Amino acid sequence: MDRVTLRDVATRAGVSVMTVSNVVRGYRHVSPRMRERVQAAIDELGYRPNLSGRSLATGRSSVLALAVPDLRRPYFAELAHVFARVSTARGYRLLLEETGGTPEGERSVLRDLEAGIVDGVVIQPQALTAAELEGLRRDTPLVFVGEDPRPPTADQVAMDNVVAAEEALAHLVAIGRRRIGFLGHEIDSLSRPSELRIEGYRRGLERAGLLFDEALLVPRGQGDAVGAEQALGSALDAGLAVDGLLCRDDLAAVGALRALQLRGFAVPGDVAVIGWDDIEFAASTVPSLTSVAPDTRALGERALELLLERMDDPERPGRQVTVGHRIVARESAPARQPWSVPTEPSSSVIADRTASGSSTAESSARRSATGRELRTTSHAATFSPVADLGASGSS
Amino acid sequence: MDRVTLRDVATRAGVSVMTVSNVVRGYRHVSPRMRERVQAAIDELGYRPNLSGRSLATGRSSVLALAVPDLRRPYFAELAHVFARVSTARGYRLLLEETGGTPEGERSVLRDLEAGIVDGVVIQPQALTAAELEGLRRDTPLVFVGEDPRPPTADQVAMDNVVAAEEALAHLVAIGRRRIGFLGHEIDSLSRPSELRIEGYRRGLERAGLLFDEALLVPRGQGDAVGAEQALGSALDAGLAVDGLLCRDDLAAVGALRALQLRGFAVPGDVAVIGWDDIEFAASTVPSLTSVAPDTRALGERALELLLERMDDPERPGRQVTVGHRIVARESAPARQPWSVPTEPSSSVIADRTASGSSTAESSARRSATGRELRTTSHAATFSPVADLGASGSS
DNA sequence: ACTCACATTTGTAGCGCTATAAACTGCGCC
DNA sequence: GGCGCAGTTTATAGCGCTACAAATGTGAGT
Repeated sequence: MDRVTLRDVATRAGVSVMTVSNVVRGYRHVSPRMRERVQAAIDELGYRPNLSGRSLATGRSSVLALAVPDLRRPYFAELAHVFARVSTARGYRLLLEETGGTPEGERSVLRDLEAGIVDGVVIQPQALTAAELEGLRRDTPLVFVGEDPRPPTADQVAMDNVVAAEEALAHLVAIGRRRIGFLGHEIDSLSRPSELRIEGYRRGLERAGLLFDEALLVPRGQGDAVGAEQALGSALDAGLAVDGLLCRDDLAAVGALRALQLRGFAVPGDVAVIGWDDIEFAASTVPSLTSVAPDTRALGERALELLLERMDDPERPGRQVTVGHRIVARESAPARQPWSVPTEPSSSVIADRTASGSSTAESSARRSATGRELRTTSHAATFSPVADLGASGSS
Repeated sequence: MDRVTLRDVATRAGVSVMTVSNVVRGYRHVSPRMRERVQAAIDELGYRPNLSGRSLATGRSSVLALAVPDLRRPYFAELAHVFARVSTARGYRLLLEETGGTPEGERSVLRDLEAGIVDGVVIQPQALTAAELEGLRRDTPLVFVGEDPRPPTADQVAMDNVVAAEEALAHLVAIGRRRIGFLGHEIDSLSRPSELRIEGYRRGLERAGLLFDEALLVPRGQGDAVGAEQALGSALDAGLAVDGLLCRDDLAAVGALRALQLRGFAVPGDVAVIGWDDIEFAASTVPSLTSVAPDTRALGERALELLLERMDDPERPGRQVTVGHRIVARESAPARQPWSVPTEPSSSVIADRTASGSSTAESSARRSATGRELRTTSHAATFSPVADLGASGSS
């Protein structure tokens, strides 16, 4: 049983291939009778259009590519999820490419994806400079996501890292923290996100009248939770004293929680901790993690929009889009401190206790827990919450 | 600047298109001089072969598809990562498809991916029955991963859930647990993984001379950590008493840790907890999580091998491959109990303290922590550890 | 009846590539 | 010189689909 082709259907239905093609593509000017007849033949033969043929004829493939450093990082998995959803909704399939965050990986993606198999590419670069990216760019429409520098003529979507870090710092200050560290940046070459977040951290300190102290910057080795745990652990053992910690990402924050708790520091009692990315786990650590939440859904949606628009008009000038964020206050740095006299909240911060459904469990707990989730609004771009898109179960 | 085509290169080099094609594909019988000349033209023009054209001519696309329920679940992200790596290593690109774990999602994937755009599909079904899957199957080579039932004529790769659950239970028994619960299965329709894991749980109880008690099965609502936390929380508040807990997956285990700790139960002191999947976070929770670790790398590799073999010979009989697993013992259920007189370990369990690099940090801790990671070997299929494949940084 | 406007249907010519086999090279050998 | 042979190069015919334009049908208006 060979593949069923347009011609087979046409023969079966006794019409021309073009008519079948018209039916398949939903061309308007096909009479109902004809449409019905052709559809019957399609169903009988189980015809499926061959996308390679279509692609060759139209010059479009309806496939987009997303290139991220590593799918195993929850943030990228979330991004891929969102992008897959929005792409599918617009009739595109998704080719996934991992760059490994290396120059070769990013180069190979940009080089190979020009092969006419994808209509456009969304990439989160991490290793290549803007100049290199520009050199590799050809005529496949391209959108950059994330904060790393990109060619000025290209489109980019990112959140405002500086402002968000500044807000996170204000949050810590508002709950009385004065010795606030930054955990998780890179030792040798500062990544762009770290750079921007540290910049916001500095501005936040400044605005609060606190002094910047290089000793409170704790780099990590490996870019994972274990690396952060070890780095912070060593620093604490060496005498680091902080009462607040802004972490480069939630992975670092999770490592920080461990390092702190293993040493008997209470979180947030002794040290308040804020992470970044608001990964799903942030709600389930002990204590749950206050985190800077980028509007990942908006990020994915805007990236797709920019990409489609660029596919439409490759010559349009490059645009830079900023998506919203918010600070999701949970137990590791609650908006108010339940264990002490409430401090005056910062004027720009609005505490808003959300119903979480866990109140029953908590109310009868042997020891009381703090609220599951408190949100503070952000003054950045509008935030559209990531709706739960279904799916259950695991392996 | 239009796309450069084979013809352009041929004209430029003054040869036929076939010769250019031969050079591009690395055909043997091309003289060195000719190869050089053509290559020069290719480089000058920046020619990239159009994969749609190639695909149409050859009937193959060098694209494989992976369909999983939801990329946001760490297990699937890991699987996608592994599969992307091995596919790339074999010269294939990866199309990613999320089914949402719904019948429609799985149906649409199976239906659409027959469109000649992919050479083969690896799918982890979750909602469809074997009969439905068989009905949807056409001639695109297909490999199933995971435990869910699949058509008997198809290939499948999975770990041995029953044996692994039995081992996990033996582990809990070996450290003195007698009232062991199972957390996280589905309420209405039991998923196949849950079913098998509960079966292993029962066998483990039996083998240990313990009675199965329906009351110790705690289903969860939402298939995430929060759902598990709420479910276990309610059960505990209603009087559930356990000293050990086998969780359906690590997400459930993470939720369990929170539910237990918020109620003042010590883990593992009062309740030992074992998760499933050994996601990256398992090493960084407090306490770190003992978990059943499937050999995901082997899973991905074997799935690809089966797929390639089936692409080679679509008529070969369906095969069922079992990949290895191990129980990674961490703090939530250590191989020995550091807080009490060591119990006699089960004969099949070999404790093996691994160097983790965190000993320095821990040795100077204000309060001592238990070892980071203890591994118990499994008697199941050979385990090939998941090598770290690089990549660093986050958002 | 005839025309015109419009809707519907159909031939034809590629899209860029490769499979196939035919057409060339040389070159050694009878 | 002619022949066979292995190594190269090339002409041609599609792969399955769609763009385009041309051809056909249909009904209203005159």
